Amino acid sequence: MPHYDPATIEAKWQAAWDEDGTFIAREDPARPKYYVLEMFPYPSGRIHIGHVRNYTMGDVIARFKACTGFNVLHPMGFDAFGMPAENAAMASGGHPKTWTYDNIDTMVAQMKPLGFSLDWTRMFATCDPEYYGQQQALFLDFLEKGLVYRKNAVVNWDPVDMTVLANEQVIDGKGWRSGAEVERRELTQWFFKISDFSEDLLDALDTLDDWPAKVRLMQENWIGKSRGLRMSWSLTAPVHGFDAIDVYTTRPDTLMGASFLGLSPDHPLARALEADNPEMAEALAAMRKGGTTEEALEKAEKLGFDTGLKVRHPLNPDWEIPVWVANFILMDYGTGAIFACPAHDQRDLDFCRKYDLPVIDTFLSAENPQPVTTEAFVPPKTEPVRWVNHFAGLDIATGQEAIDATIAYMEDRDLGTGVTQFRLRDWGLSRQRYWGCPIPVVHCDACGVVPEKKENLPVTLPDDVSFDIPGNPLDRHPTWRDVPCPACGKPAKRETDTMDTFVDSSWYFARFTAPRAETPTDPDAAAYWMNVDQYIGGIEHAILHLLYSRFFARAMHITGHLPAKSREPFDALFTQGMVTHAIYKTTDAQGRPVYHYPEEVELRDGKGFLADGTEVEIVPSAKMSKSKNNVVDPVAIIEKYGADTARWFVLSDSPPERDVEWTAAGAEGAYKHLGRVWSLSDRIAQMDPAAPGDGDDDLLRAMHKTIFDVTGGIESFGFNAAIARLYAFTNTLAKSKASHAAQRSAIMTLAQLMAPMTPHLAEDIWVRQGGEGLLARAPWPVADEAMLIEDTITLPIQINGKRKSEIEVARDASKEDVEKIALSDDAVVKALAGGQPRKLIVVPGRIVNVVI
RNA sequence: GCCCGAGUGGCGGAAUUGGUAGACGCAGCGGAUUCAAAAUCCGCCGCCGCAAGGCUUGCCGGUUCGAGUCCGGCCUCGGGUACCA
Repeated sequence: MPHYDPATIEAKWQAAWDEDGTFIAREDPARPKYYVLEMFPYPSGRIHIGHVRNYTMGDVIARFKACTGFNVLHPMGFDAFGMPAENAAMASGGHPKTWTYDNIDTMVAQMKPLGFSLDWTRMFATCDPEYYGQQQALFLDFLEKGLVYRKNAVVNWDPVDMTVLANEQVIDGKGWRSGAEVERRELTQWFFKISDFSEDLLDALDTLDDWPAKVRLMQENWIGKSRGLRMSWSLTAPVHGFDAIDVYTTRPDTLMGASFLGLSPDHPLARALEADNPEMAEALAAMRKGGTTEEALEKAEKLGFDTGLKVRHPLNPDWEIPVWVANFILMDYGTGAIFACPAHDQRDLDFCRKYDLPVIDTFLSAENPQPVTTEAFVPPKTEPVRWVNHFAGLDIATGQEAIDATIAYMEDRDLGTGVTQFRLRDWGLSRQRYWGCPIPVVHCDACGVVPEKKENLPVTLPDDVSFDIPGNPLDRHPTWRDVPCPACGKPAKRETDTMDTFVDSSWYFARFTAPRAETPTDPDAAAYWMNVDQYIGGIEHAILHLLYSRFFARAMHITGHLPAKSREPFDALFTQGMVTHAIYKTTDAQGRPVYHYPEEVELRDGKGFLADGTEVEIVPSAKMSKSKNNVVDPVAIIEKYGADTARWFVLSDSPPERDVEWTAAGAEGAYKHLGRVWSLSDRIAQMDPAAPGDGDDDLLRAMHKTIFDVTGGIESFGFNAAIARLYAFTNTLAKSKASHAAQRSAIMTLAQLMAPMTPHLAEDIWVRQGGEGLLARAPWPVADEAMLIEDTITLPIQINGKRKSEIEVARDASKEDVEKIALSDDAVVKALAGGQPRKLIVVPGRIVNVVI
C-alpha cells in the first residue's frame, strides 16, 4: 500500500494548477467577483510562520469562494521600501536594491511551495519604478487638487550623526547608534490633507459593518472629534506683536479653575521670547530634548519655564494668571496653548505641584466631596458632580451639561466660540531617506516649488549611492539632485526627501486590479474588481495603515482614479492575531540591546544561555519582528512534513483572531492526521462495491452535519472549529461499516471540505476516488437540511442551576410533556423528596431547571 | 501616560452568543500488535476526595432560575501611540 507522500503530491498538483491557469484572474462581467487580499509583506528576508498563517487564512477564503461560484482575485506583492534595507546596507555594505530584490526572490521561492491560490502574474514590489512612478503621478494629481501642501513639523534630530531618526531609532531619548541625546528639530515637510476628511472618515465608520468593532472604535478615538471652546486671553502688556493668546479647550466648564496659561515650547510667542532671553532659550532647549512620540511627551518629566508674562482671565479682568511654557503641550493640537486646570487634569496637577502653582476645585464628587490633593478629579463627562466654582451658578450637573452651558455663556458675551476640533493631524509624508519613492518636485529659486512634468515620470532613484556616512545619500548626490527647473529651465534642485512607506501601502490594493496599467489604475478593471471583499491583516495596522488607505481611496476618487463606491475600499476586514515568540536579549558595553536568534539560545530550567554561557534575558510573547531576531522560519516544517501539514497546523491550533505563541510540537500530529485521511481514502478505494454495508444513514447524516458546520466555520473565520469538526468526521468515517457507495461519498466530501486548508491532499484523494476535473474548480457541497434534523434530543436537567441529570425527549415534545418527564426523573424525585418545586423553567430544546 | 484587546485543564483551545464548561488536537498514562523498538490501533485523561460528594473559566463584588458569556472594580499580558512595517 502506498503511503502519504506530500513531496510528490504537492509538486504534482501545483504543476496541474499552473498548467490549468486555475488562479489567474480575468475580468468576466457574467460572474460575480470576489477580491480577497492579505496585507502584503515587507521583504525582510525569509517568510516566517506569521506569513504562513496569514496567507493560509486568505487562501482558505479564496479557494472556498472560487468553489461557491465567484470569480476570485487573490494577488500578492511586496511592500518593499523602508528602513531595514538601508540599515542592512550600512551594516554589510550592500545596496538596498540588491538586498530587497534578493529577499523578494527568496520569499517568493518559499511561498510558492505552500500552494496558495495566488495570481502570481499580478505580482509587483512597491520599489519597482513601474509602481512608484504611478505613485508619483498620484502625488502630482493630489497636489493639483490641493490635497498636498508644505509646512513645518518636528523630527528627531541626532546632533552627533547629524541625521533624522525614526521613532524606533530613539531609545530612551537617545540615538540608537550615537547614543547622543535626541533633539526635536523643525523641518519644512510635505503633508497630505487628511484632516479635510476627518468628519467623513469618522461618519463612514458606521457603514463598515463587516469591520471588527474594536478597529472602528480605535479609529474613532484616533480621529478624536471633540467640541470645545476657542477663546482669547489678553496679555496685561503686549509683547512681540502679541496682545492676546488664543487657547482651545475641551473642558471650558473648568474655566474658573484656571491656574496658569501654558504654551508649547514651539509656540510662536515662546520662540519670539527665547530669541532675546538666553536663560529661557536654555530652558526651552532642555524641553526640546527627547523623542517626538506622544508616549515620550506624555511620560516625560514635567518641565516648565515662567515667562513672567500675565494674562487676564476672560471672566474677571482683575484676575491675572501667569504664562508658562510647558513641555507637555503639543503645538500640533488645538492652538498650541492651553489654560491649565490642575484640579481636573493629572498632567496639569503634576505641573502645578512641581512649580507651586494654585490648585482650584471647580467641582467635587457628588457623593464624596473632597478637595483635590495629589490626584486630579476626572470623572466621566456623563457623571453628575457638585459644582463649587462656576460662574453660571450650577449646582449638581454633569460635565457635559456644564460644557454646553459654558460655551453658550461665552458665545452670548462674545468671549469665545464653540468649535469642533479633531485630534487627527495631517499626514506628514516626507522622509529624509534614500530607499523610498522620490517626491516628484523641483525647488527653483525663481519659480519656487515646481511639480515634475508627468512625461518625466518616474523620477527614479539613482543606483550609485553609498551608506558609509549617516544621512540621506540623495542629499549629497549632485548629478541626481541638481537639475534644470521644469518651468524656467534655470539650475534648480530636486526634492531629496522621499515618501513615507505608508504611502506605498495606501493604494496597492487598487493597483492590483490592473498592475501593468500606464496610469495608476485602469477604470474598467477598478470598476470590476474593487472593492476588496475581504481584507485580512494584523491588528497592529488597525489605525494608521487602514486610516491612510481610507484617505487615499477618497483622494483617488477625487482625482478620478477610483469609482465612488471605492471611497471605502475594504468591504470586510478580518484582523488576525500575531504569531509571537520570546525575545532573547543581552546588552552590549554601551548598554544597548543585542538580540539573539532562538537557535543561538539554549533553554535550561526556564533560563536561556548563549553558547559561551552568557545568560540572556527572556522577554516572553513578543510580536515577531525582524529587528528583534525572534522570527521563526517555517521552511523546515514544510520540508519535513509538506505544505498541507503546515497549512493545516497553523489553522487548527488557535482561533485566527488571537495571538499564537509558536511551538514546534503539534505539527507532527497534523502530519499524522493527514496520513490517516490518505490511508482511509486508500482503504475505501479498495472496498468491494457490491459488499453489503451497515449504517449508511448514520454516516450520511454525520456527513451533512459536517458540511453544514464546516461551511459555517469557514464563512465566519472559525477555522480551528471547522478543523475540529473535520477531525471528528474523520473519526466517524474511520469507524463506519457503511457501504462502499456511502463511504466513497463521505471521503470525497471530506476531501472537498478539507480542500481550502489542504488543497494538494484533497485533489489527490478526489482523483483517486474517480472525481472529475480539478477539485479546485468543483462546486462546494451543500448540506441537505432534512439530514440535519434529529428525532430525539437530550435535555440537561438542572436542580437550582446545577446539572444533575439528563432526559431524552422527542425533538418536538411539548413543554408540558417535557415538564412531566423532567419531574419523574430519578434525580429530581430524589431532590424534591415529595415536595413541590418552587419554580420550573423549561427552555424548549435547551434545558430544564428545577428550582427547589 | 492615553486608546484598544486578551486571560478557560499539563499545553493549544471549544462552548449554537445567558442554558450540560473542557468539543477537537497535543502531551501523558494503560493496553493490543512486535523478539524488541518505531509506526499503527484500542482505552483513560480538569482539580480535591477511598467514596458519597465538593470545587473549577485571572482576582473581588453584583444582576439572574441559570454567568466563561452581562454589569462594576482590580491584576497580568499584548497591540497602537502619527518616522518600524
